[in-house]
Amino acid sequence: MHTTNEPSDTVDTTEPTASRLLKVAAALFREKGYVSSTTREIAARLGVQKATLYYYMEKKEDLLYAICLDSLVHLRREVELALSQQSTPLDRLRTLIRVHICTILFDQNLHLTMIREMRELVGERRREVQRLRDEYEELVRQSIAEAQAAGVLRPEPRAKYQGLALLNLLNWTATWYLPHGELTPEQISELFTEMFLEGALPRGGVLPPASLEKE
Amino acid sequence: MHTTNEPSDTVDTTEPTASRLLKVAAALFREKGYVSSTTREIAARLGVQKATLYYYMEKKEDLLYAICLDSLVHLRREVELALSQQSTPLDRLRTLIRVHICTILFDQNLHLTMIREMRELVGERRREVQRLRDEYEELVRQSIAEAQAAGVLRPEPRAKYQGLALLNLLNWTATWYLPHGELTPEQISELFTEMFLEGALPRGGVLPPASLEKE
DNA sequence: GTCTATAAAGAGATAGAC
DNA sequence: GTCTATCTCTTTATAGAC
Repeated sequence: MHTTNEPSDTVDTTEPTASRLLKVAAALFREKGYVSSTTREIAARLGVQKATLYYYMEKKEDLLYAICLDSLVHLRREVELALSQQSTPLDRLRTLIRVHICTILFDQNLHLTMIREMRELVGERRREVQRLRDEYEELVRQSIAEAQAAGVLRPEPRAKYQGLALLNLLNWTATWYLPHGELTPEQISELFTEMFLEGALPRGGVLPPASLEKE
Repeated sequence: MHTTNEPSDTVDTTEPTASRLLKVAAALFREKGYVSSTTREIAARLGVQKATLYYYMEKKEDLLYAICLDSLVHLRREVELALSQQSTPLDRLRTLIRVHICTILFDQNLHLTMIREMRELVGERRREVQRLRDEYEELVRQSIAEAQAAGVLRPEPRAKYQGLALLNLLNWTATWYLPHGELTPEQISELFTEMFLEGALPRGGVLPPASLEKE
């Protein structure tokens, strides 16, 4: 599922400037936000002078645009590849949740920056990134709709609305995940798959007598 | 549940500057982000000169701080008041979801600004706002834990982890809700209550024959 | 309470040498 | 590819009159 790249929180300082630039920018944008991150600080982390950046980009916004594209293209590619290897609608949905979570958490700086900062893009770039995101969300809704059509998910709420719930579950995770916290991305995937599919009520749906409830 | 204030997307221009300031700031911060919003533009929307703002505040960050406090204090007050009027753990959990969603969507500018921009606060203010948020999230986990203890929610995943799922569901909603869209806050509450409690699998948990699945 | 005017700092971006 | 030096613009915030 992943390439051989190292995790997103480390940067090999022997790499050439070009290939380090986006990772350094994504890390900084994630820490301080796009607008508060200065070209001075990006240059400092790269160990070059400010002016050197402009050999690799025309303007600061180029970095954000490249990060957003990278994030969405990569996410879509990973998920579609994984889905193509699953045959049943329910396995496809489980796979979508797992690969989505693992992908955004593996490259957390990239995906969190895309989600939080894409609105700082202007004009056509903003629209293009928004369209890529809309298309990905449509893929999520389709996966739900297929499972409903196969009868393995409840027909109500409709796919569009179950999709809202699932996307809430998936998107917010990037904001609180800590790489060395108590849950691994795999465990978070299992947690959300279980909660999304089965809900929080006891299995069987039969409630115990009210007298057992706390006062 | 709500005060008699008007919805968050309108501002009465006959109100005095002091009481309009936070609403105008929250609306602008929500549209453009805190850092990209200038004191010039806040002043312009209020119909005063830039320097006049400094009669009401010491610095721009005061506005963000006040917005974050307002958001979290108000949310907690609304939810705790509503919870105190419910007697069973399951009703309390349903009420928490409904009142949380309706409160953050009624004052969407305030709550979305808090969620997105609180990290721009520095030092003690940042820590205080983070603490208020942590305390509120603890209230959510406690509500889940009580329902588990009463046997009306599954004991696994533990309250802490079911809480992650529920908070994901609740928090992300403020980022996509449109005041005049196809779902009202009440309908969104019902949707998420149903999805959180019952999940997406068919009721009864019996899957149909695999032959019915789409090819 | 609100204004005009301005200070002081920091931002993104460019010119041109090496 | 990277540097030094600088330009130009915008920002937050303040001084002091009315």
